[in-house]
Amino acid sequence: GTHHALDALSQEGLSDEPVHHLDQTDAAGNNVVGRYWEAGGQAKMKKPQQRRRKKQTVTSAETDDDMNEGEDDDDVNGGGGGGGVVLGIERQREHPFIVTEPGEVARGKKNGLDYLFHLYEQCREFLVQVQTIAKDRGEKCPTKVTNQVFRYAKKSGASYINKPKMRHYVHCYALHCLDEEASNALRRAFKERGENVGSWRQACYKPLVNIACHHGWDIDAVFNAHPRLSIWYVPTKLRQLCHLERNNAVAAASALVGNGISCTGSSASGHFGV
Amino acid sequence: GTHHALDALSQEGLSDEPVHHLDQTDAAGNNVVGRYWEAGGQAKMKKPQQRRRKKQTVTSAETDDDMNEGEDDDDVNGGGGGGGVVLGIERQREHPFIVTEPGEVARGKKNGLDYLFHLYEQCREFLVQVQTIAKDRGEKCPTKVTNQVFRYAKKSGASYINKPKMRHYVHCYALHCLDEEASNALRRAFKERGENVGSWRQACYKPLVNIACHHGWDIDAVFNAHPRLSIWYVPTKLRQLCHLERNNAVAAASALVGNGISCTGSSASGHFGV
DNA sequence: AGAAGGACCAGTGGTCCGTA
DNA sequence: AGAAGGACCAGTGGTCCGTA
Repeated sequence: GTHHALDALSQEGLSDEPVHHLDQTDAAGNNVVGRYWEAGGQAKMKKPQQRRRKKQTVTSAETDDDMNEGEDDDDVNGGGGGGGVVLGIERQREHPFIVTEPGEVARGKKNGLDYLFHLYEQCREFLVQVQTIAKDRGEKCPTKVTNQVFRYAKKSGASYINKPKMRHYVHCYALHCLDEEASNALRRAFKERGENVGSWRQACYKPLVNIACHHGWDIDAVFNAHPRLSIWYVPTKLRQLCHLERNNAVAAASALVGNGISCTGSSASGHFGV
Repeated sequence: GTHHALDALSQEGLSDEPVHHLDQTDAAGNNVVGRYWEAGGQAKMKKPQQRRRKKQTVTSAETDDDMNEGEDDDDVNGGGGGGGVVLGIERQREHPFIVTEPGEVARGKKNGLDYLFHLYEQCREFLVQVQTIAKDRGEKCPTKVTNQVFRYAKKSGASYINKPKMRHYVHCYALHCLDEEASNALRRAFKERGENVGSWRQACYKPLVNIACHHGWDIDAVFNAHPRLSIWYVPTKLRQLCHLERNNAVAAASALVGNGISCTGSSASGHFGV
């Protein structure tokens, strides 16, 4: 059987065929060939992180269709029953994100925000593949990035994609899609101030609430109107913030009869613990 | 507290305010006022079926908002601790459906197909109510008849609506929506032949597969294009049948190069055990 | 036998919290 | 401390099968 792609380096990226290609692995399953995240088009050898794994996912009798078969992931490498190099070693976590400007490459053991947004594009490509397969088989066709898509991404070797991470930053990606200028400005401002990723992430909510205000507070409609964003579930907290702000706007409008509603979004942004 | 509507008679129907009104109940919780299913506009007193219940759902402290509170259904009638009339009696099942012509009232302990289709309209109204509440609260808004909608229907007193039943006949309702003439003709033919509901139900698949053929075999698109049908999930078996027929059509087309594909739907309708 | 529906089950959306 | 993600959980879609 052919060797299955275990996963791809987190630095892999913008080059041609950005997803679903199989990386070459050595006998121990280590990723020895990778495409590195590059901002300006020049490949730099950066952090080919030693990856440790709990389990080997190299299996025999691998089919070219990995949507419906059972779990092979518990198989141990057929070659060596208990090699210390293979067993008992965990897969390393992805490097944490840092706030980077558009086009900026993260230095050290970090990942930048262009890379974060690229993960969303990769998920979209995995969804398209799942949709193609589903249509071909006459099965239910997902319209969103579902558990099935995350599972497919993992089986395709993109082990660096996972649901909690993608859900965590959806609204940041939403701002990037809906108002790239505003998103870029926010990134530059927060980088300049030396803010961490968490506070940048929090700051992404407010401009989105303003956008929702300009669309009658219908954040679902805002998401659905954008082709790359419509495949993502609206995050609960963003939905709640829009609802709170709408209520504030309604209250303000009824207190000040005849006043236009402004969409300036200055009132209750901090009430919800964003 | 006000008494909660326990459920409505299955014969209740086409009159004004067809759903979500509270029926009056006597001390034992029996439905004593009902609206009866009427075909021609004249109310006939028909089968005010004695209903037996396992549990009383009459509760005190009932709110006017029954979407998120806990289950009150296990409460026993506060009045009498163990009245034999109330305890230990099951709710009677709905009368089975029989094949009726359009406009025909079912006789005896039976329900007709107009009534069946009316249940789908009621579900749509319950969905609309759930959507209104969700939007008002800024929560996720269902686009389909989900478990939440069935739960809401039950809490609103429509205990005769349940998921297995509605899912079972969805494709029959689909034919009624998409080609009422064909649906009516099928009903008349199967009634004339004295067929039971099960065989009528089976026969509803084929004309739907033909409709899908005329729309590029995209049964999801067919459902979604119809406003009353789009809120229902495409049944698995209908989806599978369309897929099989499409494959047959493709095979026939490649065997007979240059031949137009006909959508006559005569080939494999019996292969799948419909 | 034909049919209604309670109740179960595998896989979902959502995110917490033990981990590094 | 800030952050990544395995793993859990309540409620879902789907329908079987014990019931009448």
